[in-house]
Amino acid sequence: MSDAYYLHLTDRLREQLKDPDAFEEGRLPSERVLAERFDTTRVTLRQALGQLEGEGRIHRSNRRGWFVSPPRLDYDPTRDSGFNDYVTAQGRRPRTEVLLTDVQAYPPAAQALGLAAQTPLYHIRRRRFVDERAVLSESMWVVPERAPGLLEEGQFGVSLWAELRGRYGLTLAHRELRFYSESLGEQAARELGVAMGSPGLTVRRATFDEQHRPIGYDEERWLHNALCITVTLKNKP
Amino acid sequence: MSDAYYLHLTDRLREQLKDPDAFEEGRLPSERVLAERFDTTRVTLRQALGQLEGEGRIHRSNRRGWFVSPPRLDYDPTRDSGFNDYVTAQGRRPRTEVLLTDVQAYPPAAQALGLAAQTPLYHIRRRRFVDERAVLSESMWVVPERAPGLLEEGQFGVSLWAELRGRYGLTLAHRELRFYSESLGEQAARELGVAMGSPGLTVRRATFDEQHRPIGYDEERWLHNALCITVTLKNKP
DNA sequence: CCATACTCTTGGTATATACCAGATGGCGAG
DNA sequence: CTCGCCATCTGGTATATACCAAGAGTATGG
Repeated sequence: MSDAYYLHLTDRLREQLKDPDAFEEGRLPSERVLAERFDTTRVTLRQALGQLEGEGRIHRSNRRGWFVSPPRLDYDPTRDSGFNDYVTAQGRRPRTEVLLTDVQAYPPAAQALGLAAQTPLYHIRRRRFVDERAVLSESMWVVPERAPGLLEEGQFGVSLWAELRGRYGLTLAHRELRFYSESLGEQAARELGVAMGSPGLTVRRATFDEQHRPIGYDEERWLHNALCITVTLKNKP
Repeated sequence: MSDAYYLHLTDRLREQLKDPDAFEEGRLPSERVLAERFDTTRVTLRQALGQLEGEGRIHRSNRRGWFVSPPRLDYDPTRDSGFNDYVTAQGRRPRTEVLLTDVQAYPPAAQALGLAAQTPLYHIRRRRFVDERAVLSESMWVVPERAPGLLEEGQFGVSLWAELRGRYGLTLAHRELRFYSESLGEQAARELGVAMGSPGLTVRRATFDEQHRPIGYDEERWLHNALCITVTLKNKP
């Protein structure tokens, strides 16, 4: 069982990966070079690389090459401290791009919020980076009545939640979170610069105020090995 | 980008998967048969199957074949309702096997609980099934002082948490959860009857009582497409 | 009747090879 | 100097083929 040749390759590569200086700029040699070095085929070598990718040790950027993966980001989706805050707190460098803002109906969001399927919602799509690596593609839908004129401001680089709290005085009292492992679809893969079908992690979150009125809903697609979800709880019966 | 042939295969297979009666007993034809039917190679066909696996639509049982995957199980790791309870509540059939019980030191557990690395702990390893499909392999470590004689009983098929609460009067007041996506290692893969490297989801949980004394720690390895983690929160500042 | 051995089927691993498509960086024209 | 083209890198997709190893069921021997 453990005698497959590609597992020997993963072992040897894993060994090399422990040495932080083994690869310049965290970049692995090309598949062709590695295959020759290990005296095997690209097909087999890719099997080994795929294994290490699954273990979260390396990742690839579409048609650019393989890279050693940095430590996972700790992320607590139950807090609404902004992305920038917790990335910075972990000594990493955050960056956010707004890809799109518009008004649209999105039935899954409406359903999660208990609204009619065709309710128009403010929609903001963003891409987030950690140390200049794109790790997260997210879409957020906000109920217009809760934050009128939200899209006019155009300052979403910082925390949207802070915006909702500060400018609109909203209290994010109630949250429903779901997360599951799913490979990245075409859009998310493109936005994150990875191959379609790469392993991903999806977080969906519906938020309500203290009167249980819906505030917003968002879907996050993460590179699977970029994060570790952390939740700390007290006194939950 | 979307013109790869294997993506056509996934589309056609996805189509067929929507029909619940397309495959007898939820089992797909063999790779060789499918490859011939779609006039392609097993290699390419496997690429398509791998894509659908990543999407959570199908899964494989080691050297037995491919099967269409049932809906994900909803799982709230913040509650300690037993596995049997919530599986049953969702109209599925649970089963649990105890693989091993012993006393051992496990440094990661000790660290998560704030104990010395070599502290001996009660250790219980179990395998859990939903509708006779093995979906979860878990190890649980319990601080002996909290539950003296726990291992002597040997009735772990039901809820271990209920046991801790009922027989030992423990209150599970404080929890630290971490989960992340990671392919299955050799042991978990073997226990779940899947190929090593199959996509998985890991849940780690450390539990404390109301005086913040450590109670136990567990590691769960799930088949990645068997579950959807759900958390509902109120009034978290 | 049961246990064991065998056989057939399944996915798992591997070689060898070819071409495609996006990313990159250098070169040359303006 | 700048812009745009192009050669050359990268991984991504695909064909054809072979053999291995474990699961499952069947035949066979006690």
